[in-house]
Amino acid sequence: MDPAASDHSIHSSRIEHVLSPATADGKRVVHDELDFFADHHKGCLKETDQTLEVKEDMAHENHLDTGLNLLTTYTSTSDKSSTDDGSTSHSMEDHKQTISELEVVQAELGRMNVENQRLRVMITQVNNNYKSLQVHLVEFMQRQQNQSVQQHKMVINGSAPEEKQIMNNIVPRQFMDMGRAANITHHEKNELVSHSSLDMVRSNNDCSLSPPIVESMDHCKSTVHRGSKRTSAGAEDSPERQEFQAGSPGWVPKKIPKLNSGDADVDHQASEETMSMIKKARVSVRARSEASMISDGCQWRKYGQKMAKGNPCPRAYYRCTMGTGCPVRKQVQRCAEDKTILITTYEGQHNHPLPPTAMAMASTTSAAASMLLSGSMPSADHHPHHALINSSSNTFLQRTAIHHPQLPNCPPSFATLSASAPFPTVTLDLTRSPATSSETMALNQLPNFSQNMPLPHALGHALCNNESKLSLLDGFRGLDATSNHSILADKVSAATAAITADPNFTAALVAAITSIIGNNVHSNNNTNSSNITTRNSSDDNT
DNA sequence: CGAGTTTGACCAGCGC
DNA sequence: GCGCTGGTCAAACTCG
Repeated sequence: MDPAASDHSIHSSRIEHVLSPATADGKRVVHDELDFFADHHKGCLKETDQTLEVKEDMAHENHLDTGLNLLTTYTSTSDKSSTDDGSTSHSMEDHKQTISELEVVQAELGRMNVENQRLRVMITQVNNNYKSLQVHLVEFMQRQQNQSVQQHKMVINGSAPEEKQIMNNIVPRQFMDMGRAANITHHEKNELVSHSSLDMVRSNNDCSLSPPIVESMDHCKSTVHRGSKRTSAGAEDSPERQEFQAGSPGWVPKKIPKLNSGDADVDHQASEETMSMIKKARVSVRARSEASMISDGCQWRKYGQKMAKGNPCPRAYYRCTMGTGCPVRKQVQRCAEDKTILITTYEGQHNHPLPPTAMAMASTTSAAASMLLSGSMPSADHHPHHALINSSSNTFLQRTAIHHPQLPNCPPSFATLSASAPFPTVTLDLTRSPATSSETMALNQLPNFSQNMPLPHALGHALCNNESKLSLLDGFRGLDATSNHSILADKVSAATAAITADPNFTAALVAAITSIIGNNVHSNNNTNSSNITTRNSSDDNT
């Protein structure tokens, strides 16, 4: 909220109060045309009623100068007319009545001035809170970035070999010496796991320094290998792809430059790797919808459709067409088990301004990706083949609930982890339990977060769980975010508290995206006319 | 006519 | 090496 604007509005309301036209019987009526904080206002009026009376009496005695010339003029003419009538007693009564009215208005004016000041203080306070929140967020992002740099330096410089092993275990896979990872012995792996377990215990409150990725080393190797292979064969790639690869903040999914371990420019490469991981990170949204796509405010162009294994419904591929060369893509597919569930997977970051409707989803998904890649989620299960691991005793969500007492209704199975996904994926499941009011908070506060933040900077460290998949189960189907306007102020404070109390603001994030989906999922979209369930491709026959 | 969709073909990774 | 699969391309097609 713009303090200046609101201040102006308040002044306007005050003007409206004072300049309200007089009624036929000469009494002024105070209108509530622009009534900020109506309830409070009423309470304030009640409180000050008695004070008003006292002030009126005092005004009678002291004949305070109100400065309201208009009224004085009006009084004069009134007096004049009375005099013309020749009725002195009437004139005196009118005069007294006028003075009394004047004093009432004056008292009211004074009271409104007081209230006006109080409102100003409130606005200043809100403004300060907002700025403070911004500072907290910036600090959080910078802290994560610093951690990333420190960890990376430790890996490069290396102190004790043992520490090196630990760091190899902790740092994101893009920083790893793949040769070493490939040659690691089983014994070393076990050692690493135990070390990292200790580390997890030590940094229990700092999830960003989290869990081991030994189990995903094979994936790492294959992933990098895949990337290098793609690079070698990338000469015939389309210009669009090359553009993305050349440094636009978008799509480089298949072409990851081969790592040169020990080179002087390893920092640069590591950051590039980090970037590529950001681009690889996916945010999957499960929502019930009859529509072919959920409406997220963006414009999409379908560029392909394939039958995916194990699912009778084809998977559609879309790319964002709102900006030229926008790297963001998404896949839309119906759930095999429940075809009323639409699974939308987003990938990449927009490289263009977004309309407010798209901003919410885009920044929420990118924030979710950031959260995932920042390693803020512990690996609940190290088994590499768990597709969906329901939270056990120490899940992300449970700890989130601990760290976010203002989110008491986070279900225990809120977060699950998987190590089987080819890319780090956050899954937001919006198909289950109904929402609670606390989950609707932060809707309008969070989305701009990552939009204004250099997301990649948050991702440089502790990508320990890069093969993991966080499934945020127990979504909030049926959520009606619009029914909560009355608690907007509470939302603001709750969102502020949620973020400032703990950098790991995922629960609030989920609340935000849930609200967005709740608003949009049933409204369908008007930007795409394809229907993957009714159209029949040749793939369907295979 | 331009923007968007369809669809067969192609490419690369991966497992056997 | 081969087949399967996921992802993408691009010509043909559709639609407003």
